[in-house]
Amino acid sequence: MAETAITPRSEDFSRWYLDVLREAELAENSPVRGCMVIRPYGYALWEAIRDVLDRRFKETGHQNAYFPLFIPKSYLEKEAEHVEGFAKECAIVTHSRLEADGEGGLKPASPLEEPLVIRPTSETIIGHTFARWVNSYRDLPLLINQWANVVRWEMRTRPFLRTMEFLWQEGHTAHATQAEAMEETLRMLDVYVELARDFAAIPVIPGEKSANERFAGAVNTFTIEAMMGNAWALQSGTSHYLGQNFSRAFGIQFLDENNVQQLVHTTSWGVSTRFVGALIMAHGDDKGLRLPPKMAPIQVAIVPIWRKEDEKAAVLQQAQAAFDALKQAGIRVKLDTREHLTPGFKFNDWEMRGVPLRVEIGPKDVEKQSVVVARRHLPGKDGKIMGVSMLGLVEHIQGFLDEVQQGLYQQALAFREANTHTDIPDVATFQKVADEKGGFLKVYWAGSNEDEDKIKEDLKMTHRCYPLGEQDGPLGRCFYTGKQTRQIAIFARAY
RNA sequence: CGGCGUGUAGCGCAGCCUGGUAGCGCUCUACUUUGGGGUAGUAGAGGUCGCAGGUUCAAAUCCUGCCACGCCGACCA
Repeated sequence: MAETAITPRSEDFSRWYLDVLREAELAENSPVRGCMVIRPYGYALWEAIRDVLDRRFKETGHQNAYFPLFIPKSYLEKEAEHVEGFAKECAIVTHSRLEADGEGGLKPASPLEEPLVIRPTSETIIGHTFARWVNSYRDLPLLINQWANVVRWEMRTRPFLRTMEFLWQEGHTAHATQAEAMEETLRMLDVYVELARDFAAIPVIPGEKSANERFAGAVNTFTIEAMMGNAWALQSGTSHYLGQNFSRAFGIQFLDENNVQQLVHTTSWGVSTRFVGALIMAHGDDKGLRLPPKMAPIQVAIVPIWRKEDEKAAVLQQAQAAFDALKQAGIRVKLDTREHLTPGFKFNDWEMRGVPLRVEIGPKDVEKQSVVVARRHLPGKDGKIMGVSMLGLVEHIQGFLDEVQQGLYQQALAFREANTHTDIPDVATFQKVADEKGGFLKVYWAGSNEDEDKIKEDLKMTHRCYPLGEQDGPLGRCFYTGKQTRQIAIFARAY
């Protein structure tokens, strides 16, 4: 086994992550602290996420629109909790011009009358717009999504997981009733569950956030929580029921069937480029990325192998035939004809890039009119299948792609199950499990916000969510307060 | 904003203590070789040593100031 440029996960997960980003050419740092350059291969992952979501948004009746990057400072001040939540991390534009400073440099000139905040999220400017768009109950529901970048001035950043500028979609909807708005909130959460489970092969736990972790200005915040390869949690998408907080602040009113003025109920929901980080950390191994076929920019890499010139022609001919057939069938396939690299190098190269299937074609395969297929979700030789016939190659490959898709999901699920701990009667056990095992700690919980803070401070474990559909079980004893409760919460270390 | 570090080739670093011709690995270019699990060789390319000032015959090296970045703490999709 040759040297690898990737730090083993067990040695230092954080370095492993950064190594993968570099080696697989996903992203790199930029001259601006906390901002990253998303390279084509990394951007392709975002595009895959975007395509899945955009299609589902439209299927569920939403329309895309675009709102300004700049938000008047006064807008942000209209919803009290919202201000408090975001004020500390806003970038502000105060000037409109640069002029020579007399020392060869430039200095800001002509101050703005009202400073403009670069959107950290768009509830306010969209609230303002919705107030103009909504007059009658016939205008509802109003179902809008925006694909955009936002800026949050974060103290500590990590590529994809937390950057100062990030790409995301933010859905914003307005409804006549609380019930409809809540239904929408949960419907979109479910779209996120589907994205994770059915496309990204990441099992997630949909749940409600505790009051502490709630979005600034929301009545309820729902989340999908995924487990990464180091057993930490990653909040991978959120959906908020905003009640009438923003409609009150921005005057989003309508006349109902009975000619009575009513405030709308709004929702907002988002998935960001953080999800790319989830894709990397949920599946990756010591050889690099492992991408689920449905999200992989390249699903099949064909590596031709030859020794002598006369072998080369025959090998390339068969490789080309395989390429044509797969491409014809709509499979994202790459024929690796790079001359100066050895097959071994290429094997490792495509594995690092997480390509689900590798097809090897050498002289022996030409002779047998077959190929060798290597499946990325199984390590080394275990993943290899010899003698896959060229006849019906497309069907075979499609079958293998399904297998990798399912395999990655099952592995991620098994990993999560193995790292979820439920038998935690008291604080001592909680502490012991947190220290020695980590992962998800599923407990009865009746603690206060302050109790939550204390746990975060002492044990680095945060309240991830109250899993949906598990809150109506039998009574149990809260491990922290000792109170009887039906509430079940998950605690974990999180990004 | 507090604590600790680091700035030398695209990237990663040595050299600094003890001042004296700017080095190593990777990368990159050309050619050759190799090819079923990260081939090897030859020849090349690439640097205002973060910036400014000072000491000195002489500064990457010593001194002063500044700037930038990284890690750790309070915030977070």
